[in-house]
Amino acid sequence: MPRSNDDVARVLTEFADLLAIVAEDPFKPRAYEKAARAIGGFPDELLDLDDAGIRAIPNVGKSIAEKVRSVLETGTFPELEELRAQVPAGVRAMTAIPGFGPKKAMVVYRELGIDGLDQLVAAARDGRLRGLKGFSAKTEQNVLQAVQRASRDTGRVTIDVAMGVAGSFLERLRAVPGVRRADHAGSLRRMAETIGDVDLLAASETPGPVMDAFTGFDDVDQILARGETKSSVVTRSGLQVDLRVIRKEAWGAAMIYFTGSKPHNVRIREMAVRKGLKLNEYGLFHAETDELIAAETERDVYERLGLPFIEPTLREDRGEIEAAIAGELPQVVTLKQMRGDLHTHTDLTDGVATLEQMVTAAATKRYAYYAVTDHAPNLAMQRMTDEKMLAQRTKLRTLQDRSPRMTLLHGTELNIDPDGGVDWPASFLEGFDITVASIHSHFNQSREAMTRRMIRAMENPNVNVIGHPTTRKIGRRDPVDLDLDAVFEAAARTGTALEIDAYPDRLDLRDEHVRRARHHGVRFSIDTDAHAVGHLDAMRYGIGVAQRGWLTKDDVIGAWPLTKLRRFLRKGAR
DNA sequence: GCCGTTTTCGGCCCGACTGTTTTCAGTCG
Repeated sequence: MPRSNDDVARVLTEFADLLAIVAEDPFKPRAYEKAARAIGGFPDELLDLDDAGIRAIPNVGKSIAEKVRSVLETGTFPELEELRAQVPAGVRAMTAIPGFGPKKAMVVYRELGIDGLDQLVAAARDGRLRGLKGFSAKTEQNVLQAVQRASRDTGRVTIDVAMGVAGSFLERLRAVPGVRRADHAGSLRRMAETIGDVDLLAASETPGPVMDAFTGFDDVDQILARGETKSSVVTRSGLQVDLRVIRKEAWGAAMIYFTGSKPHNVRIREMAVRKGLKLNEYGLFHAETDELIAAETERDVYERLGLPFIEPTLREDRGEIEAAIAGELPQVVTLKQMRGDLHTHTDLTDGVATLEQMVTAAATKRYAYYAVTDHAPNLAMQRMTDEKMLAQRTKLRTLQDRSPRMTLLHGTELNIDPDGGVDWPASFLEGFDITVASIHSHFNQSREAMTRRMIRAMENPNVNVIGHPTTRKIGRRDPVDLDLDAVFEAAARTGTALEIDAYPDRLDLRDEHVRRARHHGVRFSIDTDAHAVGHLDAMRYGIGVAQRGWLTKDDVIGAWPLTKLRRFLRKGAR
């Protein structure tokens, strides 16, 4: 269900890539890249904009606006077709190999007629690349290794896996003599939903021994680069880990640099240049005198650039710079502000911990309230019955008497059937404190049927939260086809919260959808969907998604006081 | 190709690492 923005961004990116391959002028492809990113991240649907509206998108000028219009109407534009005829798709595909950029791709194509990965691998194997200018036997070896590595692993991992690897490396790095400080940065710190490589930063006056230790850890399989201040390795599990070592005095500037995102860094460096300053990983300097202005903390650097501190989760160049300048950055919701988890399971259905164990574990989170929401009977394999559900409720009320500090809510996770109906009649549903309704079957309905199904479920006065709204599983199952804007509008209208399922392979809704839904006035429920005690810790990943979607605590029902939450759960009824 | 407190031309983020064309281009983040 891509928006036209995404289609246009993809086409412009392809054009930028092709330009970079044939390019004389390196700035032209960059202009198209920037425009593509601005369009992809633009909140409004392109098809709804007139020509002036398209021109108003940052980095879109007259020429690109005309091409955008052409893409919207025909799917392409003449200049793109010309380049496609000139540069085979396989040549662009070769630039996906690490270390193999547009220039090298063009050389092998022009000199040897190679226009695809398979041919490139064959040529490298036969030793036919080494005669070319800038190519050697070493280059051939790198190509073969890179292609082999790309085929062996899927490339990206879920955030919990990356967080685990980062934690294990950091623990060992902090134990290396001379390391004053070490932490993770990069997309992991920005809480991106999947992670391609783990970026680590360490502060030390003696980088040599730190690099020796890092490249020598026993789970390091391959050393991609080994420098005085920067090294890259691949772990045995196939994940790339980069380490940068800097002096403690430059911690803040280095943290900004290494956290990214790259587009965010480019923007603030441009701001620095306009102020007669220079920003790099060592600090903020006067451009002419090289006098140091700020470096020690991120806050110092941002302040001296005339900006408030910007949360890592917002640093994507999706409007946060403009908002910061205007003093309109959101106070994003934090883990500490969460008062409860509203979607969890026990061993009454498919959880692996008992009701008592889950409640006891939740209490250590210092939540004000906690909902147990086991599966409803229509998910037949869970063998739920009215009697079992009512017995659980009785047991929960007993547990409540023993733990007065945390209010226990009795709920259920309903199944949205193909027509939008749910388990149980209204009379039974009214007995629950909260209900989450989710799609667990019939994933392949048409967009129209799926959208109608979802909206009908939200119009049910006894449905409070839509669980994992798109049902995607990262790397395993695509999202269902929905008219999301229609769903968001209906959620806001009916007073139904949309879930941010914090479980790391779901993260559903995802960040950009959250941000769009917020424009419609939707409320959100950040839940762990925990099926075991340890899963309750996944709340942090849901918070990451919420922050990346620019949510404040007012947007998140689980951050509200209990009385306000209860009012919301009545869905407008008295 | 875009943009403007250097505003219609002349810039465009910045530095580390690799390989190799021993002074720098290509690539990456």
